[in-house]
Amino acid sequence: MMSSSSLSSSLHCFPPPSLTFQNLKNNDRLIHNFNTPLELKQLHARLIKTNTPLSILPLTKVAFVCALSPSFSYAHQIFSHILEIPQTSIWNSCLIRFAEGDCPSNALLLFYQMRLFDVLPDTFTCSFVLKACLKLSDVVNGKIIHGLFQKLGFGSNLFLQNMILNLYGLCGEMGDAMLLFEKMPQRDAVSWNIVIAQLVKRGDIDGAYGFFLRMPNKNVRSWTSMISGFVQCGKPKEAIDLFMKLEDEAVRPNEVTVVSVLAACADLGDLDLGRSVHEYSTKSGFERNVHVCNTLIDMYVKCGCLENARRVFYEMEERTVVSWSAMIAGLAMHGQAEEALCLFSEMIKLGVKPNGVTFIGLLHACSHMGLIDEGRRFFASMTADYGVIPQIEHYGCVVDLFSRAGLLEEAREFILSMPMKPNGVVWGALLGGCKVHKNIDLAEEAIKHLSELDPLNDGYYVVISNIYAEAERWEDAARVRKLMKDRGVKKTSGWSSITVNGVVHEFVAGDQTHPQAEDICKIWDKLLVKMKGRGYAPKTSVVLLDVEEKEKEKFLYSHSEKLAVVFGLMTTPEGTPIRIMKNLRVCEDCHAALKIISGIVSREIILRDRNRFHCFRDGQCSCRDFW
DNA sequence: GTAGGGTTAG
Repeated sequence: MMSSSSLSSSLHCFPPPSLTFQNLKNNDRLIHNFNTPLELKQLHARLIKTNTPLSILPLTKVAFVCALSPSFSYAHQIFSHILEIPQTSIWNSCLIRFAEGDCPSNALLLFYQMRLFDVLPDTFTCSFVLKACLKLSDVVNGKIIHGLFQKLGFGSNLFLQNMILNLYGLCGEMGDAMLLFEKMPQRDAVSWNIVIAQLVKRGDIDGAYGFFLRMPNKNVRSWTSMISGFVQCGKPKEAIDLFMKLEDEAVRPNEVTVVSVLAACADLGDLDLGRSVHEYSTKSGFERNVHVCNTLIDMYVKCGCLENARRVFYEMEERTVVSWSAMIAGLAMHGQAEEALCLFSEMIKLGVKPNGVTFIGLLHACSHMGLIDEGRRFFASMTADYGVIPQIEHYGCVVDLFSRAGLLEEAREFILSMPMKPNGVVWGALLGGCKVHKNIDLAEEAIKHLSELDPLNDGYYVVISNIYAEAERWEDAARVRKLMKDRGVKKTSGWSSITVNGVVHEFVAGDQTHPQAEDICKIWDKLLVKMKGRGYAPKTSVVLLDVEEKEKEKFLYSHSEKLAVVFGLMTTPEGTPIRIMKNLRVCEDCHAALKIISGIVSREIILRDRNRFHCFRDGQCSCRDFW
C-alpha cells in the first residue's frame, strides 16, 4: 500500500513517469487523490497530458467536490465531454449524499445549481430534494418542488405524491395533506399509512382509526401504526384488542409490531400476553433485534418479573444506552438501588454514554432507597462528567429524593434555586414529603403553587386534605374537599386488579359486586385472626373520616388491594406468586397487612402501585418500608 | 439510487 506521504511525493515529481491509462486504472487511489476543485484541475491536466480518457475519473466524487462552488460549471463541462446522456444521475447521487448528511440544506443549494445549469431533474432528483425538505421541515421549498415536478410531468407519480403527503403532514399542513390525499388518482398502502401516522402524531387517534377502518389493503405497517398509536395515546387496552384481531388476518406481526404490543403489555401489566409475545419473538428470531429486547426488559420490569428482565438483558448480543437505562430504571422501580448503581458503573466502564433518561432511573433508585449523598453526586456529575443538562424531570427527582428523606427545607431551597419555573411534579414531590414527615406549613406553600399549576389534578387536593385529617384538623380537610367540589375536581377512586387464568378481576374499596365476594369475606376473616396473632394492628389513622374506630376498621378491611390478594389466594396454585396492580399508591395499612400475609401463606405478593413495586415475602417488603 | 410503523422517563 502506498502511504499518503509517498503519494504526495510522487505528485511532486510531476509528471510521474508511469502515469498511463493502465497504471491509473490499477492505481485507484491516485485517481481519487483530490479533495478540492483545484486538486481536481491538476489531476485533470495530468490526464490530458498523458492522453488518458476522462471517463476513468470517479464521477460522483467529481460532482461532490464541485457541487457547491463556482466549479459546478467546471464539473458540468467534464460530464458533458464524457456523457452523451443527461448527467442527472451523477448529480442525483450527490444530492442523496447531501440529503442524508448532516446538512440537508446543501441538497437544496445543489438542486438550484442544477436548475441554473439546465440539468434536467428526474423523479429521483425530486425525491432526494424532498427528502432534504423533510429533514429540514421545509414546506416552502417542498411546495416549490411539488409545483415543479407537476410541470415536469411527474404529477401523478405515486412515489413523489406520497413524499409530498408526508412532508405536508409533518410540517403541520394537515389541510393540504388531506386535500392532496383526497385528490390522488391512486393511493397505495404507503399513502394510507402516512395519513394514519400523521393523525396519530397529532393525537387524533379516532381520526386515525377511521382511516384505518376505511383502508382497503392493510399491511403490517398499517396494523403496527395503529397499535402503536393506541399505545402512544394512552390506550393500551385498545392496542391489545387490535393486536388480537391481527391474528385473523393474513398479516404476520414483525419486530415493530411486537415492540408496540409489548409496550401495551407493559402499561397494562399484562404478563400473560407479554410472555406469549416473547415466545413468538423467540420463534421468529426477533430477539436479535435490540428494540425488541429493550421493550421486553421494560415489559418484564413493569409486569413485576425482574428476574426475566435481567435474563433478557444479560442474554442480549448488543446493548444500547436504552437497554442499560431500561434495566437501571427497572431495578430502581423494584427497590434494587445497589444493583442499579452497579449496573451504571459497569455501563460506564464499557464506554456507553449515559443520557438524560439513564439519570432519571439512577435518581429514582436513590430516592426510593434514601441514598441522599449518592443522589446528590449523580445530579452534580451528570453535567460535570457526562455533559447531560438536567431537565425539569431531574430536578423533580432530586426534590423527591430530599423530600422523602425528610430534608424538606433543603428540598424547598432546591426548588427556589431551579433555573426554570418549577412545575406541578416538582411541588407535588415536596407535598408528598410533607405528608410523610407531617409538615403542614410547607405543605400549604406547595399547595398554593399546585392549585395554580395543576388545578385539576385531584391527587394534590387529596394529599393536603389527608394531611389535615391526620392532624385532626377536620375543618381544613372539609374546606379542601369543598374546594375540589367547587372546581369540579373528582377524586380518582382506587382500584386493584389481579389476572387469573387470563381474566382480569378488578376490585374497588368496599366492593361487594364480585361474584365471589362472600367467599372473599370469609377467607379474610380467617386470615385476620392469624394476622392479629402475628401482631397485625389495624392502622385506623389511615382512614381519614371522622367516624368510630370499629367503622374505620371495616373500611380498612375492604381496601381494594386486600380484596385482590385474598381473591388471589383463593384462586391461584399454592406457592405461586400473586401479582396485584393498583392505580394509586398503596396505603400504609395495606402495606403492613400484606407483609404479614406473605409470611402466613408463604407466598410472594408482588404489588405494582402508581410509583413502584413492592415485593412482599416472608413478612418483609422489598422497599424496606421506605416509599 | 427514492416514501410509511418501534424501545428507556413521565
